[in-house]
Parts: sequence; structure tokens; C-alpha cells
Amino acid sequence: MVHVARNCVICQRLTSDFSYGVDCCNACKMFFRRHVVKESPLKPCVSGNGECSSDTLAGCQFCRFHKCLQSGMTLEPLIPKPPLNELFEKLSKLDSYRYQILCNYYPIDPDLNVATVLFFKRVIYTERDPGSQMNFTSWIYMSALATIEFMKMFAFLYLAKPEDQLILTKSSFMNVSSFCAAFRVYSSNQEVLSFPDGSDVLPHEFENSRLEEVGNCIRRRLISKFIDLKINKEEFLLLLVLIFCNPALPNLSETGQILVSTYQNVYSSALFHYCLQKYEKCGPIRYTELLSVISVVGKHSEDVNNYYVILQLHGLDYSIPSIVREGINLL
Amino acid sequence: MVHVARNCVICQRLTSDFSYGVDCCNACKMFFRRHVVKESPLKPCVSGNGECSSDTLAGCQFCRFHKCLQSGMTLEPLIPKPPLNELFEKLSKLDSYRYQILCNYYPIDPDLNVATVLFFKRVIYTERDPGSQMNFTSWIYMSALATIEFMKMFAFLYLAKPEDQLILTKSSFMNVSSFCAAFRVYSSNQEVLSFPDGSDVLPHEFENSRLEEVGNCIRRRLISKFIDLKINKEEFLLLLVLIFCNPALPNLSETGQILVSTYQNVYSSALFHYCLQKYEKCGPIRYTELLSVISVVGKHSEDVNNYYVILQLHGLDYSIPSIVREGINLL
DNA sequence: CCAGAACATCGATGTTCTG
DNA sequence: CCAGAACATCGATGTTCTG
Repeated sequence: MVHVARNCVICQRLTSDFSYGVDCCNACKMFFRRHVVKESPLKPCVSGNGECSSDTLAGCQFCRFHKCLQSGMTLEPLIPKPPLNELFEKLSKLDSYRYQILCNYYPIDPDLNVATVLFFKRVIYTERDPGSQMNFTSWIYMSALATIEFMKMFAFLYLAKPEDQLILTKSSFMNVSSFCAAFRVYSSNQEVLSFPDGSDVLPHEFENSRLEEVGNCIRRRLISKFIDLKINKEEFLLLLVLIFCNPALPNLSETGQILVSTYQNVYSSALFHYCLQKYEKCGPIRYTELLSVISVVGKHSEDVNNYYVILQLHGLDYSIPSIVREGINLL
Repeated sequence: MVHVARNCVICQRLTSDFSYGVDCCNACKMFFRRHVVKESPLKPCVSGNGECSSDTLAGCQFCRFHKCLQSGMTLEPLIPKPPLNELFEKLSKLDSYRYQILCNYYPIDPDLNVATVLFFKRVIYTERDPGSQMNFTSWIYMSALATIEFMKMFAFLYLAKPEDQLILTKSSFMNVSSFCAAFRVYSSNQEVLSFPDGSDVLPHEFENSRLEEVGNCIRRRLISKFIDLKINKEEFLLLLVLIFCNPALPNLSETGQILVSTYQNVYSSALFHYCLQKYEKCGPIRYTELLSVISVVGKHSEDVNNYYVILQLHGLDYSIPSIVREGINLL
């Protein structure tokens, strides 16, 4: 038996190994493995443009990792998959964390944008005075922020290229935010979307029949779907993650698509297993029903988009924070 | 005697030390010391915007180092100062390296810009076929590249913020390039600026009395100054560095000014010591004469600027590579 | 008391080895 | 033969100690 030396597809060093589906040296194998297993964020590209050449690859986590993805290294089996109860516990904690921020904090900066919230390690918030009055504008501002902070807790986001992180966040934080609000309202047996203090999720200051029509869809569509399906907390939590694990976004890079679709797989298979466990032979049907919630979220987001377009046409969109505009423009 | 604990001005940790002129902990002291002594390039800012907060400072070389500079830490005594003969040997090597590139290489990319050459670890060049014909455009293109590659060898450049690196490079590579060409021509007892193959440093294709006038200043001004002063290789090498250690550039950040003026100090004091050693009591006068060369470089650069403005006005600037345009726009 | 050498620690990376 | 645990190394950072 002859060992044929080939070049590592990542770093070009000579190797005779075939690991994770590609010809690569042990060092690159372990590098990739560790980052996926630990989900530790990548240091930014050393050359600044994500185009380190192979002789500098070893010094640039970012380029090396993305070269691994691009070369087709097996990603999915390496992703940690805790038992379902642990997973739900973790997701539930993250969701409470989101709700904590939403209800109790306010940032010092009154007009943050998505990129700032996403790329700053720590945005500075102050605790809200319990007596402080929230209005429509401050509620949607805080909803956006709390949701983005929630999404930031998913470490895999930081394995993607910064531009992909931005695309993913911008295109889903509004959906995630509505989805969470809808589940809170549904859990307290109400039927109309509202902010945590019970106030309306849409501005009230004008009358327009078309606005009212779209507004009512926004207020009710998601919640009635929840009622139909009698969705529970566990199902809610996994769907929540699936909403932003959407690889079909325009402009996502190749490695972005690989990452997102792989994580989508991981979470949807968790959902599938949960359904089997809970509903036994009806599990597969339940699973399909649950996935249909995601298309309802899509419809909801069209409603929101339409609503704001109408507002804008009538020049009534002055109270919309710019971070929310960023979220809507992409829907 | 009571040790009063204060906060490190860099990282806020408690400390009772006073080092390099500021209240700072030993860790920050050693961090700063090592980077200046080793002149090792800083890893890019982790948060991407150069605004890491004090709790993340320890993880971000870039922000930590610039906070050190900004807080007024003593920089100059830490800069390595080799004996003059070693310094000249080093500078001479770098200059030969520059000339090697100028005469023997050509990049694969025919239209590189300053930022790319500066921030790429390694631009890809191929060896020139000895028979390959260089024309005006390819010569000024290669002159720009070789000069920027030369400047990149000065490690202190990479302690500055990327935006300052760009300002420094853009505003001096044309001057450095002319200065080197002038010295080469002067050394071979000629009086008219030319490229290494003897061809003219200005394009020839048009007649215009004003162009001729400015062109002759460009061709002769620097060289006649060298002849006047009988400048030698050592003096040339130190002046060369002083040309781009110019802290008086517009838009240079505070830390950029600190860095550049400190290195300017180091090199001008080396020149002063050389003059004392070589010319003894006439040293100080010689030193002053030599510094006056720098203002001649300034005049030369005005000539070049005027020349290209005239070319542009007549629409005759089509053969100027864009990297050269970047160098002229800033003069 | 401060500068800097020498030593200690820690995290990332690379290599060897076991199942 | 490959996956991954265990061990080894290296560079950056932090602390102790000496002059």
C-alpha cells in the first residue's frame, strides 16, 4: 500500500489524510473541528478583505475557516446536538433574556442601526425606570434591539461572514420579533397582537380603511395560526430559530448558504424528533403542520411591509426608528 | 508610606504603578513596551471600528495600543536605535530591495491601487523578461509600486491606524520615488532625472511651453540640490526616511501624529549624530543644510502636481496609472 | 520607585496516538 | 483509514523579581 502525498486543499501542505470529506492535513482538520464544535467566533480577517492567500491562511482564522467551508468539509456531524430537554432549556433561557431586555432596558443611543448592534460586543443599555412611559416608537425600537440581541446569542451567526451576518439579521429580526410577541399574546389567551404593556403594535393616529385592513391581518394572523395548531412552548422555541435559519435569502454568499442551511437542518431535525417523541405516529403530520407556520410568518411579513409602504406613501412614517426601516426594506 | 491604588488609564484595573509617564498596570506597560520594541504589526480591531470599550481592550491589540498612545505613554525611549553603521546597512538593504523590484518585477494586476498594495501582505509579482520593453506608463506604475513596497518595510507604519497608513503612504510615495531616482542619477554623475533604462521621466508626446518649463524643473531641481550639497549615500538614506516621516499631514489622527513625529525625531537625531561624527564641528551646519533638501522635495512635488494638472486640463493624462493619480491628488 | 529581564500562564494551533 | 482524544508547542499576555 502506497501513501500518496497530496496537497491539503485548505493550506496546500503535503498530506496523505482524507478527513471530513476532503484531502486535508490534520492541522486544518482540527482547526475546522474546533471552531464548529466550540462555535467560537472567528477573529476578523487579518488582511481585511477576506482574501488571505494560502501562505497566510494559518494566521487568519476567518479565511481559513471559510476556505474549509468552501472546500466542502463536512459540517453537520460536528455541530453539537444536546438532548432535546437541554436544548429547550437553553432556548428558553435565551428567550427570557430577550424578554428581559425588551421590558426593562433602554439603550443610551436613541438611534442605533443593525450593524452597530450586531458588531458591537456590548451595546450599552440602562435599566428603565419602572414608571417610564413607553410609546409606539420606543416599543418597536426596543423590540428590534431585544430581538437582535437574542439572535446574537446564537454563536453560529458569528461563523458567517460579516456581510452575511448582516443580511441574516436584517431580513429576519422583524419576523422573529412579531413571532415572539404573537406567542406571548397567545399564551395569555388573547387574540390581538400587543406590546408587553398591552398597547397596540401599530400607530393609531390616522384613519385609512386599507391600513385598518392590513393592520388587522398583522394583529391577528399569526395568533390565529397558533390557536389553530395549539402550538406549545417547545414548538414555539424551535420554530423561532427556524425563522432565521433561512438559507434562501438573496445575496447570501456560498459559505453563508452552507452554514445557514446546515443549521436549519439541525434545528428542523430536532423539531422532527420532538414531534415523534411527543406525538408518536402522528409526529410526521404534526411536524408538517408546524413547518407551515413559517409560511404564515412570511405572509405576516408581507402585511408588515405593505403597511409601512402605505404609511410612507401618506408621509405618516415619521415615528418609525431607522433600525426598523432597515428591517422592513429587506422583506 | 502608603500605596495609593488608582485605575490603570488604559484598562481600568487597579494598580499602584506609574510607568512610561502614566498611571498604568504592569500588563499594559509590558504590552506597550513589547509592541514598540518589536514593532510587530497590530492585529486589526476586533470590533472593526477601533472603538473597543475598556472591558474588551485586553482582547484587542489595536485599540489597546492606540489607547496607550493616546494616554501619553512615553514612546520615544522604547524605539530600537541601532548603531549608525547597522542602521545604514539596514536602510541600504531596503533601498536595494526597492530597486530590485523596480527593475526586475511586474505585478499580475495591471491597475493596483494604494490601499491594495499597502494592506495586502503580499502583492503577486512576476519576474520581468529581461527583453521586455518598459514604456513611460509602466515605469511610473512600477516606480509607485516599488516605492510603496519599500515603505511597507518600515514596520512602524503598521502601528498606525489603517486610515493613517493610507494618508502617509499616499502623500509621500511620489516624493520618495522621485528622491530615489534623483539620487541614482546624481550618483552616476548625470544631471537629468530618468528611469533606470535612461528614458525620460515625463511623457513626450506633446508640445507646450509651460509643460516644458515645469518639466525641466522636475528633471533637474532635486539633482542640482544634490550636486550643490555633495550629498552622500548615508545622508540620502536618512533623508529618504525623513521624507515620509511627516507628521504635518492634514487629517492624520492624534495617534498618527504622535507616531510619525516620534519616528521623525528618531531619524533626524540619527542624521544629526551622523553629521557630528562625520563633519565634527561643522556637523550642525551640515545637518541644517541637509534638512533643507526636504523643502526642495516639497517644491519638486508642487512641480509634479502642476505638471499633471496641466496635462489633465489638456486631456493628455490618459497614460497615468490610477495609483499615480492617487499620489498626486494629495500633494 | 520605575525599567525591563525572567519566569508563569493561557489560548490557539499542531502532532501523535488510540479505537 | 478516519474521528477525535490526548499530548506538545508556540506566541501573546501577565506577574514576579532584580538592579
